[in-house]
Amino acid sequence: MRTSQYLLATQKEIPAEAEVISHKLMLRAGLVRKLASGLYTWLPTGLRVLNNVANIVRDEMNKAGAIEILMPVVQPADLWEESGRWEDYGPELLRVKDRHKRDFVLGPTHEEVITALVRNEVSSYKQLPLNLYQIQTKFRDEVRPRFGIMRGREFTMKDAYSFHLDNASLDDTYKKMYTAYENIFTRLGLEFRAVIADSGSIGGSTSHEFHVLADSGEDAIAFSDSSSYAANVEMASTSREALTEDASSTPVPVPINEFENASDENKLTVYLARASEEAEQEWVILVLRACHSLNDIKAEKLDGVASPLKLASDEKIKELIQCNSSNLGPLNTPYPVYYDHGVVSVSKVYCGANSDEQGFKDVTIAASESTVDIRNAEEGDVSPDGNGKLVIKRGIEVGHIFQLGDKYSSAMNCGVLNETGKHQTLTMGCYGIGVSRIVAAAIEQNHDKYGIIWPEALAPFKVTIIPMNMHKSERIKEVAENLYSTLKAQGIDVLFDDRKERPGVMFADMELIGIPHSIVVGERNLDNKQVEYKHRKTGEKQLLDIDEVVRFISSL
RNA sequence: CGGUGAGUGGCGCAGCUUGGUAGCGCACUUGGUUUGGGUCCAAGGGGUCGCAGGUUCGAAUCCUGUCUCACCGACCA
Repeated sequence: MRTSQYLLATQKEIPAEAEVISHKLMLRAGLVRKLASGLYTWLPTGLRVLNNVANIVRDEMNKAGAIEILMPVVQPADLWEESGRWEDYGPELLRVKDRHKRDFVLGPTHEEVITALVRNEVSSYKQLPLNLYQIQTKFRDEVRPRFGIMRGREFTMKDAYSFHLDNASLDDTYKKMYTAYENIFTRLGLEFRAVIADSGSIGGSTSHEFHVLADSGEDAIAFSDSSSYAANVEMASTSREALTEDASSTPVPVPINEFENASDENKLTVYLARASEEAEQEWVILVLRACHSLNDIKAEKLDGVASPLKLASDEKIKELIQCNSSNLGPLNTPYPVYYDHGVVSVSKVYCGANSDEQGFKDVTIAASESTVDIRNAEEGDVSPDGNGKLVIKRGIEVGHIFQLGDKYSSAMNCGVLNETGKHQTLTMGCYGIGVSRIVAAAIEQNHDKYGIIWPEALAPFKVTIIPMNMHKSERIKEVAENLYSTLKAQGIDVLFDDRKERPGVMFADMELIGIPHSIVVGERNLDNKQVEYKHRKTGEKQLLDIDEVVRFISSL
């Protein structure tokens, strides 16, 4: 490709809207342009990268035995009513009507469509297992799109769905997908971790997320410093470490300001949460050490607690208990109390007394009290597998695999005849990769002050030819043109900067775009029949004989 | 959805308090100059100041309404 015939679209100035580095660089390097909040046009350079990601994903999925299909973006509402998600999915699901006033949705995911397909097309156990995937546009009406392509409303996703007669078969495919994902992210040249995850609203049991490690990541992931344990922080369990001796003590009332001024280490925090519908009381009390934070997901999984977790508003607390939310206390309360494991590892602490006038000190929750796990794991906690301590890092979720079980196949009656001629409901897995998000994640992980540094496999072009003042020198033009056509003939992706620009402009643009290798053709080395090679990542330079260039580049 | 802030040529911004008919830098066009790290000089083209209504002789500027966008929070395969 010649820059003169291309849409380079690089920008010197940073658009004001961009916050994170990948967003800034994607705009400056001319990868994408915003059309509206969360909606982006992919420019030629960006599309090349996106296609590189998609092709690697496709290749590894095919190798792992999955089969590619393509489903519609627009899906009839009936299917979503059948699965129950027309009600459950919430406002993230964009609903539209056609000219006949029939309801449709813009697909945020494709469980419904694939399940409907398979129940019609597959009728015998002999056709199983089956793993189908697509690479396609999804639409989710995010509350707050941000970070450019990273959390857009429309995005490209690879989603695969597998169908099985039994869980052993599902396990088998799940493991294959796990391995395929490791291969994909390794090939993409990204530093990543697979972590144990919550399966969230999509349903199901076993689940892993794949995270690209980056400080700007939206998720916190916890892993052991001395074992292979790794989990999303929201999933990392914490355990109980009671005091060795039960230092029981009698709570002593203290003035409110003494309670307020106590350190978080020596204080308990109390939440008033909605109880589950079956419970006798309408509310429950959750108690944690103030230095810990409440984990919603863990809390709402408790039998007595409503899911999703709903904390009482300040007004509600005033009405029920006549105090501020920060002064709630676990003692002398009519509501059931859930203590976090952590509260039995301290003694003689402060806590609220359901009063804005005073609090308590010298409170010790007896080791005999039963406790639950409702806090977020923290750096330094004992690893849930008992080996080592937890380290917390930030990650960008780029992949997620689930064992769905029969959530969709039951609701939508998807089954086959088994060996004994009986109808049997299938069990399913689903496996997603955020293809477009990977582009942003790769930049978060690979950049410097000059711009993007693409991993080899993602680069929009492998090599760029930068001629110094070609319009003034016939022999530079000749050498550059020759190199360009020879490289191209070898099937190498080469960007030839044939603009009539000053050298500095070309260097800056090519570094911003992040092309891994560049060849500088200048008078300086031409007398020796040489050109200069420069590696984007290391900055290392070397002189090459013109005759060797093609072989050298091919070997990279 | 709550909080905060912003909408002025393609991009980044000033002007608004104190109304008088729009300006700077980048980018773009032309000519010259320079030539291995975003040269310099000159001359140009391009804007119904988000939209609607109001006040006024006169509105980018004041008032009302509305839309959009960003950030923080809540939410989130």
